[in-house]
Amino acid sequence: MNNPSRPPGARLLSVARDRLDLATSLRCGQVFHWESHGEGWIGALGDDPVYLEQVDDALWIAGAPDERVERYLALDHPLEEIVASFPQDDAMRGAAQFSRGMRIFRQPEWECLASFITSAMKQVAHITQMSLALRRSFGQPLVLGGRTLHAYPTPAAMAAASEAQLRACGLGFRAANLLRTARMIDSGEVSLEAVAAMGDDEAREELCRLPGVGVKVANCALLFGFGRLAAFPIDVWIERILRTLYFKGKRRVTPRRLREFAATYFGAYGGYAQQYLFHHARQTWGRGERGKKG
DNA sequence: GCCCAGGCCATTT
DNA sequence: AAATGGCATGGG
Repeated sequence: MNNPSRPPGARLLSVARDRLDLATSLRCGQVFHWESHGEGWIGALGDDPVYLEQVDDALWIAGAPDERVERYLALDHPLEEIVASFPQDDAMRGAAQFSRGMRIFRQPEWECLASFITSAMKQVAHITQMSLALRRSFGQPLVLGGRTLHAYPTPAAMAAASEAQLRACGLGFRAANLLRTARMIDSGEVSLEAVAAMGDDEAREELCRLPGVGVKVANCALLFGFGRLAAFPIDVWIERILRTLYFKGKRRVTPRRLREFAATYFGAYGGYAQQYLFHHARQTWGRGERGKKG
């Protein structure tokens, strides 16, 4: 039957369900601007607007070219091998089964970094609100099937704004940090191209030079934007998970101890393991954003 | 009103 | 190195 929300001329790409769970991947807290649209989703791959809808073992695509979609969704990540590499404990097995098909996307580096600068002390829904507000205020308009969406503002566009304008997007105290970071990127004081060429540790250090970027935000940018699949962001959820599931009853578990454990225990695809644990906990430990099923 | 939210930063132990 | 408090905004 026809789906009225699906733009005319949509193409079909064959992707097995267990190779990709689109909805879970979009809602797991790695990316913050996709909007539910009928049976599918609308978003931007950089400056390329796209409609995506998963039906059984197929993906409907309208807008951006297939190759760009495949790259953004990281369909080349060896998911089976990645999941098989996870440590074999009950918590990890449960998380892996709960979010089967969840992928870590290849987001544009700047968009990813900037979004996580705004993420401090905010719920995922709020981060999305701020992203959409920033896009509408400073981003390039993109048209798809008669509907307008917006690219994420470039560093130059954001650097030209005022702190008050950013605060008007709901950023609060994050506005000053984001503005200063945008100006450092725009001026070339810090180069994301250079960061992309560095090893993980050096890249993390370089990102931490930016205002509003600490180890956690840097790791998110490395994992979700720079494709560093070993990067292991430790936020309040992951810290709770590690303490509860892996350090039960232990005392004086220092941040240093947690970092060392995370780096050695979860392996080369630690970032993937982290995201599976994160999403599983958020969906099953209450709070968060239960009940909103589009 | 009260609580907390994918932290960062400066300051103090 | 580890703890502490301030920082804006919005939703439950």
